[in-house]
Amino acid sequence: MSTPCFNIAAVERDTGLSKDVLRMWERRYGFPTPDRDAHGERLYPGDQVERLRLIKRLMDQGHRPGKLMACPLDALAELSPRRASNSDAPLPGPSDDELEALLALVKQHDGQAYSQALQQRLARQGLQSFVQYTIAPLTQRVGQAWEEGRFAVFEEHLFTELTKRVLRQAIAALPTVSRSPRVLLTSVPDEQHVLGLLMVEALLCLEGAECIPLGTQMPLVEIARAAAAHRADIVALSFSVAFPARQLPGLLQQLGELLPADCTLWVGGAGARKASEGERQRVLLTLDDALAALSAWRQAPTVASPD
Amino acid sequence: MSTPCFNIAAVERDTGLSKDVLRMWERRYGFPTPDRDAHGERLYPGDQVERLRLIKRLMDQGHRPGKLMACPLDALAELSPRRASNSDAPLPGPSDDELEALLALVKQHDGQAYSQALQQRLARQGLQSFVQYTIAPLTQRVGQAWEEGRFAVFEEHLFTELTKRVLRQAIAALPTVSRSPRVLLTSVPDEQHVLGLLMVEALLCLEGAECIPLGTQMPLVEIARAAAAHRADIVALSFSVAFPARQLPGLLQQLGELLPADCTLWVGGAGARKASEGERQRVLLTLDDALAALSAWRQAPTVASPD
DNA sequence: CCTTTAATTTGTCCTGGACAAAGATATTCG
DNA sequence: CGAATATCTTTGTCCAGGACAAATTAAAGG
Repeated sequence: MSTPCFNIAAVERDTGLSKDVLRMWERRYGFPTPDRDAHGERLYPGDQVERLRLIKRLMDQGHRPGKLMACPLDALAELSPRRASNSDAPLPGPSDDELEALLALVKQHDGQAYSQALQQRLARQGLQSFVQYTIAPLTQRVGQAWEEGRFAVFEEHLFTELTKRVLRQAIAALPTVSRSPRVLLTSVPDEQHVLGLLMVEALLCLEGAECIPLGTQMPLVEIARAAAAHRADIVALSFSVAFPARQLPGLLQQLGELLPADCTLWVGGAGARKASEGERQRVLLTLDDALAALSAWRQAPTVASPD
Repeated sequence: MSTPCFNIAAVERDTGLSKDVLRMWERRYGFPTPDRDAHGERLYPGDQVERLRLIKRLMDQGHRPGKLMACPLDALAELSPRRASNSDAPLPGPSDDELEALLALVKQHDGQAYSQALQQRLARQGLQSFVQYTIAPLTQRVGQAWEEGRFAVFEEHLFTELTKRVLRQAIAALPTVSRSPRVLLTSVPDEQHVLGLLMVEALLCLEGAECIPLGTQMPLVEIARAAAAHRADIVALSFSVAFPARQLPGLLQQLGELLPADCTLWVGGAGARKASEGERQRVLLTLDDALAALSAWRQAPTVASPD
C-alpha cells in the first residue's frame, strides 16, 4: 500500500530495461514477479523496481544477470568492486583531494558552492587545463561513484547540469575566429551524455576550429544531412561507457554510407573502445587523441581535398 | 543498393515509432513492407523509413494513421495545414518580421549570426521581455515550421542548442539571491525538450526564486528523491506538445504519490493541456501562468507550511 | 600456457491474439 | 436546430511462447 505499483512501461522508463527483457527474465529466472491487474497486465511493486535498478547498475558494470538473480540479497554486499572494465588505473589528474572536495559539494546538494568552486578553478587553470585536469577526471570520478552506488541519479544530473553550464559559458567567452576545419559535434539517438562533446568543443575552439554544436540524439540520416548542409569537414560523435557496444559497428557502418564522401568521422569517448579505425574514420579515446587528430587533419586535410 | 537498409531497431531509433507499432501497421494497413534478411528479420528500405518519418510528423499534428496509409503520395500535397491543434491563433508576439529574420539565419545554417542577433535582442529587451517576447514565440514558430516540414531535425537541433546557450548565459549572469521558494526544474523520462524549462528558470530567477536545474529525463523515483534531498517547495515539470498525452495522467498520479507531502507540483508546457489541477498540483500552460503561480505561492506558501 | 572449439548464456526478434482508451459517428433530447 | 449522450471504429499497448545469433564461458588440444 505504501509502495506504489508500476506497469511495465513505467518500469522500462525508470530502469532502462526493455519490456522484452523484463518479460524474459521473469520467464527464465523467476524474477521479477509482478502482480497482475484486472486485465492480466503486470504490476511491479516498488521494491522490485528498486531491485531491478540495482541489478541494472551491476550489469552495466560487467556482472551477468544469471548470477545476479541467483544471490538473494548479498548482491548488496557484493557491491560493485567486481569485474569493472575501467578503474584499476589510478585515475589520472593531480590533486585528488580537491576533486573529491568538488564532488562532496555536489553530494551535499550545494549547487551554488559547486559552481563557484568550478569557476574559480577555471580562472586559475585556464580553459585547456581546466578541461583536461579538472572536468575530465571529475566526470570519470562521477561515473565511478555512480557505478558504486555512491551517487544517485539525481545527483549525477545535478553535477552534469551545473558542469555543462560552466563549460558552455567558458566556450561562449572565447573569441570566435572560425578557422578550418569545420567540426560538427553531436551524438546518436541512444546516447544522451553531453559532457564529452562539450569538452572536445572547448579544446577544438581553443585551437581555432569552427565548431557546430548540434546537441545530442541525432538520427543518423539527419547527421548526414547536417554534415552536407554545413559542409562539415569532420563529424565528431561522442559515446559514453554506458552506450551498448552491440549497436556500435552497425551504426558506424551505416553512417559511413550516409555521410558525404569528403567528410571524416571522429568516434570518441570511452564507449568508442570497440570501434574500428578506417580510411575516413578515426577512433579517439582521449581528449589528447582529439587534439592530435586535429593537428594531423591540418597537415593532411582529408582524403580528397587538395585545397 | 544506393539506399541503405535499416533493421527494426534502427527504424525505431530514427522515427520514434515503437517496434510494436511498426509491426502492427504492417499487419493492419499493409505498410510498411520491409524485406527480410536471411533470418527472417525485417529490413526497411531507406525510402520507406523516409515515408514513416513523414507519417509520424503528420500524426504528431493530429492526423490519423489509417487515413495516411491510404493516400498514396498526396500526403505530401496534403502537407500539414489540416487539423492542427494549436496554430490558428495569430501567434503571439510583436515584430513578426524580426522573428522570421532570426529563423532565416538558422535556416541558412549561420549559427554565429543567429547567436549574435539573439544577444543583441537580449541586451535591448532585457531578460524578461526577451524570454516572453522573443524566445517563447520563436520556439513556437520553430515548432510550427517543423510541423509543416519547413525545418529539418538538424536545423531544429541547431536552433535549440544555440538558443539554450544564450539563455543559460543570461541566467548565469543574474545575481544569485536565493529567496524562497526553492524550485526544482526537470522533465520526465520521455520528455527531452529543455527550452521550456530554461524559459521558466529565467523568469523565476528574475523574481528571486532559488532554481535547481536538473536537466531532462529524470525517472519519477529520482524526482521524488531529489525533491526530498533539496527540500524543494515546488517541482516544476515541462511537457512539450510532442509528449504522448496518453502517458500523462498515470504519470502525474504516480509522481503525486512519490513526492513529499509539502511539495507542490507544477505541470507546465503545451503538453500539459490534458493534465488536471489538484490540491498539490497546478497546471501552467503559459509563462504568465508560471509568474502568477509564483506570486500566489508566496502569498500562501503551500498547504501545510505555516512558516 | 596459449589457442581453438564446444556449450551456455542472454538479448532481440517473430507471430498472432486480446483489449481498452481515444476518436468518430449516430442518436436522443431540450 | 444545437448540444449532450450512447455506440461503433480505430489504434496503441500488452501478452505468451518460440526461435535464433551474438557474446561469454568452459573445455579440449597443441
